[in-house]
Amino acid sequence: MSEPEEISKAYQPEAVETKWYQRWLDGECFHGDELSDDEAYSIVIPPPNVTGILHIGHVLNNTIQDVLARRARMEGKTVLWLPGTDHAGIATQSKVEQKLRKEDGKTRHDLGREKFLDEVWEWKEKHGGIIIEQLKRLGCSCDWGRERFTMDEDYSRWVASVFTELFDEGLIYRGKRMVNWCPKSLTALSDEEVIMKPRKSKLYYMKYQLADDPKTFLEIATTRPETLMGDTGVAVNPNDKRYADLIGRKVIRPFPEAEIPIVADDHIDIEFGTGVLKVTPAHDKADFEIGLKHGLEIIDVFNPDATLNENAGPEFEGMDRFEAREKVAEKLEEMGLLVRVEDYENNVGFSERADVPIEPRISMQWFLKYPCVEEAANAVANDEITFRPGRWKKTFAHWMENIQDWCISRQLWWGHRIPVWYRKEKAEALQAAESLDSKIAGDDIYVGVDPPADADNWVQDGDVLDTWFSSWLWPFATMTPAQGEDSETLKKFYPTTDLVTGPDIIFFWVARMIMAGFRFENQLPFRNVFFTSIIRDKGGKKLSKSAGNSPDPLDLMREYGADGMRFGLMRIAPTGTDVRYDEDQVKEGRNFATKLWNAIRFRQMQGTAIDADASVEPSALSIYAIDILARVDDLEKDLASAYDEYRFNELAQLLYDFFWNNYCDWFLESAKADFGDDTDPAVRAATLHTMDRVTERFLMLLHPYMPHITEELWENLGFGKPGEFLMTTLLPETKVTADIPADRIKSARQQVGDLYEAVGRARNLKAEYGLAARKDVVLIIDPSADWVAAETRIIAILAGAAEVRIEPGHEVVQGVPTALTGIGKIYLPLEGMVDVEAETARLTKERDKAAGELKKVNGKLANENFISRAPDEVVQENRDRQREWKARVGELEKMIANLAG
RNA sequence: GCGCGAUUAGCUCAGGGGUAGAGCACCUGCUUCACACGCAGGUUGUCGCAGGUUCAAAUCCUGCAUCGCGCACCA
Repeated sequence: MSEPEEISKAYQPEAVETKWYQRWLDGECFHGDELSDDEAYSIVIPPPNVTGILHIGHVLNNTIQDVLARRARMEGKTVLWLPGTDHAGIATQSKVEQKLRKEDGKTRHDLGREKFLDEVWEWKEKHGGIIIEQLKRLGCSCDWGRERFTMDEDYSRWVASVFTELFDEGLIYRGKRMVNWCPKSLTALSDEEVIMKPRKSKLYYMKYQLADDPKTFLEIATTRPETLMGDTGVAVNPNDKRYADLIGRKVIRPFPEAEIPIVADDHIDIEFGTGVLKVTPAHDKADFEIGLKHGLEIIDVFNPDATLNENAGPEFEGMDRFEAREKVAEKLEEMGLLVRVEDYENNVGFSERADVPIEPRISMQWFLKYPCVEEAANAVANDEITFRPGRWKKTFAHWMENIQDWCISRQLWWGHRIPVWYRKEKAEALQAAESLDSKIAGDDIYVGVDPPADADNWVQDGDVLDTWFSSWLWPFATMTPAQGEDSETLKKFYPTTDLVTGPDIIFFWVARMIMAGFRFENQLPFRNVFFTSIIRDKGGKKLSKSAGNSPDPLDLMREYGADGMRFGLMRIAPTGTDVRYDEDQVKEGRNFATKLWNAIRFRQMQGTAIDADASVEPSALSIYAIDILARVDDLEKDLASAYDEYRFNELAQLLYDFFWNNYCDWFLESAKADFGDDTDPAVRAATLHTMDRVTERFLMLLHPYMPHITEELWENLGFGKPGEFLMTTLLPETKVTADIPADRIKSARQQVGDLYEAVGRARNLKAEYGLAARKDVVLIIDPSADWVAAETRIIAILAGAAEVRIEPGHEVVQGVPTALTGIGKIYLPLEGMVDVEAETARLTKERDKAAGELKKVNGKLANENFISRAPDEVVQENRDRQREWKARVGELEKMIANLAG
């Protein structure tokens, strides 16, 4: 507080960033006012897992949302960015189970359901807020007063009432089906939670004896011999001539020994293996269907954890599936039934969370027939909901067209318990029943939001719902306390404006939210979906904690600041394709923050406090001032159109280019001419005023990208009134050049453009003669226009010259380097400037080197032409080189001549 | 197998029918009184390959290759 005026030399992002975040919170800047009359803008956050830790993907995703939210606020909209977390069934439960095992050596079954859930809640209270705090560190302007959790009481009621409604409608049913079973998490999974991975495995060829002809064997290929004990048939293609006479006969399954039928089914590929498929209806989706069709027996030989059960026979019981695979093969070999084993690569489905191969398994599960499929598909197809990039439309459409019923039950404890109760005395029978839906749910079944009144007489279904069965309600269930109820928030902010998420959850979440939106609120849930890029490391690998290639954003923020990280990532990231993360990008973001900081510091060092309301007569503005002001207007226009198309990287680039290149490198440098002691105070004032106008507008425009530093500078410079924030300041609708005549702008820009270009040429001339840093050179200009004469001071400063002489009609002197520019001819007399001898020696040496190269190439070409027969492209390459070296030699010779002259 | 992307400077990426771009890296100078997280200058590309359309193609079209992703899978 002792030095309120001057900005400190080193920018300290961390202190500044945490300070401002707290001030915004205290100022309630993030609150989305549902009673406001302003146009609404809303986003619901893709709720991170409550167990989650912030990673680079979150940073990108949430920075985009924050940029959108902050921009919308500054455009005068009333903004709601609604935050929250997801209970993330399997992920959270496994995390707590892991902790239990590690710390107490216990499993969840040791504690029992209730105690285990207490543990999870406790864990959630303790660690669940980490990612939220991290989002705050990033600067996210979420309305924290509205933070939601998918297992909040209100939210849970929503889930149960939606279940009840869909059950009553007949869309939810229970049935014994083939599902994806995770043998590690011991639960069913949806198709979306299974990831196919190519695996190196073996194809085992074995032979089954024909029951009625012991001398004949049928050869069968399989990748899964361990399921052999569950074989209840073999199948061939009905058109396969090789096996036509076998259909309807039987083969002998070697162990446990049994006769199983040979059936004919179209599904069999004649080309593959031997054209014979062993049918294991309990352990393969296709086999299950074949089994159903042909009335084959279903024998499950696995336990839930994919060890083998008693059906597999005593020698295999209790054995792991992969061990059993080898043991079965060995046994077949002993029996002389194994023909050969081939290496084979096939796709194996893995559990997304537990990362183990899933087992197709028949079990009793709850399923949902999706509601409003057509509305959802149409909304996206005809752009009522806009997908960006648009190509995701196709992916979405394809999934919608092939949509399958959703297995929504999970054999977990952490989650929304299925709101179904069975009458106690009949519970066992009802739970074992083959199927159950609203039509056959009699008085012995109760489905509802609240437990039945005489709860003691009822037993609740033991399963919980898939996490996504709660997430799909997120856009509206977060805005209103109960289904069917209205709320001011919902009225004001639903449907939401934008959704920002990764394309990897397009089916898990986006598609389902659209269907839920139509079904439960009769409206689409959002108007635009922006799919972010997937961030990879330099080697192209997906960033992940397990791969160890995922940097901790908190470390990055400590080192480079949240603003630096935000800017760096936004600058490269979201163009719709994958992006490779490189810490250098973040470094550049930090550098930009420092550049900004110092440019402002430079302004402050010129003294004269900023008067936010000051104005200057347009006639007092220099051409440089007009030029930079016009560029601010251009910038504003370009940004607006980039925002329209969600081109975030372009936005960052525009901001960066404008400030660093146009403002600092050119305008500020030229402005230095106005800060000498002898400068006319009015000129000086006009220049300072221009700097202030540009800075003021630029800070506003940059704010969504770098909220903290811009807010800090805004305050330091005194642009806002006390108690006001940059983040809640509205973007002015007027151009910064509003009161400057158009023709004046046009001519100023033309002049400045020519002048800057000429400066570049002058710098080139200097550099060519080794004068790069010398400031004592003299430039002579034979001007092409009258106005040039008045600008010599600035040309001298920009080009680094002691003197710029205007000499109309200057006589060309042999040997003086010249450049032809838009402001006239520029001469650089070398006399006395260059150590002629040394420079000549240097250039001569360089010329000789070039000449040597030229000679070499000449020789090569001669050789190629007359002696060897080099490929055309080599000859061409050498010709190109020849031309280049020739030009270089010529150039150097001219320079040497200039020195001599 | 089907679909979708990508392929541009050493690296990360923009661009897009008319002279090939940025930042980083690299080289040369600068302890220039805002900034070395900086300033000035410079080097660097058969724009994946092959055809086609065009006065003109890195850009549009077709095919191919490589990499990546999604969907479907043959046990």
